[in-house]
Amino acid sequence: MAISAIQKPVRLNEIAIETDTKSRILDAAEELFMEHGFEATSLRLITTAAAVNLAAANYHFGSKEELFQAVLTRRLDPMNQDRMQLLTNYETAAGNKALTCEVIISAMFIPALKLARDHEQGGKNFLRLLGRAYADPAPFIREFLSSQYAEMIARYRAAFARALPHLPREEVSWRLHFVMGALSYTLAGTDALKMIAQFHPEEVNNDELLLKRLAPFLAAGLRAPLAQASDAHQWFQET
Amino acid sequence: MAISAIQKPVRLNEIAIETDTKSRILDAAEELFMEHGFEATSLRLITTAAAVNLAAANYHFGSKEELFQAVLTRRLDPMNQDRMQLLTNYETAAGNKALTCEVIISAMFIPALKLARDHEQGGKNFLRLLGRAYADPAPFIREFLSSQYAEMIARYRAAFARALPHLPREEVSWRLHFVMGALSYTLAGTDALKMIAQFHPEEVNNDELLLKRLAPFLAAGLRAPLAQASDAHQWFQET
DNA sequence: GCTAGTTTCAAACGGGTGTTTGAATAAATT
DNA sequence: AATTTATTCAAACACCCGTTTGAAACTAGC
Repeated sequence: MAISAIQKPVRLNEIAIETDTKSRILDAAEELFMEHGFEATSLRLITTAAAVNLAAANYHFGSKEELFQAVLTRRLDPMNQDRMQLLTNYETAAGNKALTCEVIISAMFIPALKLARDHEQGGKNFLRLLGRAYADPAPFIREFLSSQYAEMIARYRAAFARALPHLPREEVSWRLHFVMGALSYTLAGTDALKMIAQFHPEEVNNDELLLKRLAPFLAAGLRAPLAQASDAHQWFQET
Repeated sequence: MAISAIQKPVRLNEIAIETDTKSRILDAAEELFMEHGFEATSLRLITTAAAVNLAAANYHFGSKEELFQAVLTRRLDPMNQDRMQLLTNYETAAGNKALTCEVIISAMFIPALKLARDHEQGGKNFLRLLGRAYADPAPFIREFLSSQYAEMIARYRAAFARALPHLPREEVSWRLHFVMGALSYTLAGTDALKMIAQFHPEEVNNDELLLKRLAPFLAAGLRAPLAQASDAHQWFQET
């Protein structure tokens, strides 16, 4: 085990620091993929950081692409399950009354916050990784994500459609798309972190602060009156 | 010139199809970087598509990173100049009255639309490239972009602050951040293209359609009332 | 027509990539 | 205790990467 001589020291905060090889690889991959992106992160970098043999990555996950998907699935799948469960809870609690946009947005954001807080280190990394994956051009990533999101998005689109009955379904789809965009962009970006650091240096790593500002912004956007054809000139009257 | 035997056929729409080596490289790089991202696009791929020698890329641009920056600068710099000029025009036309959010957003979006329409092919590619670059983890890209955007963002933050005098400056900064996020995410994503294709198959490649829906959404978000501390529970009362 | 400067070219350089292999070791089962 | 199964390991494989080189082909300027 020559490589392990230059092994990066593992975190010592908790009692159980020695996990199995598979988890070690997943943890290291999560952090490195988040930091450098998929293409720029090599398996050698990952396995060295995880202090395991290079071949272990292919042995346990098959390929680099499958490893990336495993990293995403591990947390994304439970999070989206939570989102759908929470929405169901709210809907049954409300009986046959439509939910407000605020409540629906809460159902989207709370599981993300839970993730960011539960696994103190990994969770926050994961949200940034997720936001970046959503903007990655690699086809296998885009296809994987949209298949993972499909069911949840459909449920939320239906909920927003009920909350905004005056809007055409097409407009609801667009606005949900904008909501997802602002959310993933905000979670992925380093700019948001810089802004928190600038205004509230003591509250870095506080995603709650971030989402509490984003949520009202998005709710107002969702409730915007439908632009009339006659309003078009007011936006882009010239080129 | 052995490589040029397998040269990809150049576009034949216009009279002038033979441009100089430098432009050929820039055009090919723009398209390929947009399609695969920075890391996944090799210089060999670019120079082959441009039907030039591999060494020409390093000869004319120095390095792959500098080539990428040149691709961005070529269109981003004029676009941001346009944005600032347009904002100035609106402001002088309005005298000492504050501009509305709608007008400010127009000043942001119109130069992007102009870009998408002017260079029929390249312009549209560039907007997607730009949106993706903004989410790229590579430090040199992030630093380059934030330096390119710094002046323009400052101008728009000031404009929005005047339009929304009741909001604290910090809140204005956040909301401008959300606006940039939704904009770049929407321009970068393939999902938006799919949605246009789904609802208006005849209007694919129509960015105007896209931005006309995004703009009212963002304007409403910008004008959202400031969330009070007492409202906090309504968003994230549980975890 | 010759020279000086610019641009193109094929080839190579050193190094990093994902993946595979087959032996060695550890764990589990009989 | 013996045997099967699962895992780890060092080494190699075949390939692609960004960059450099030095000669060849051009293009002005005089």
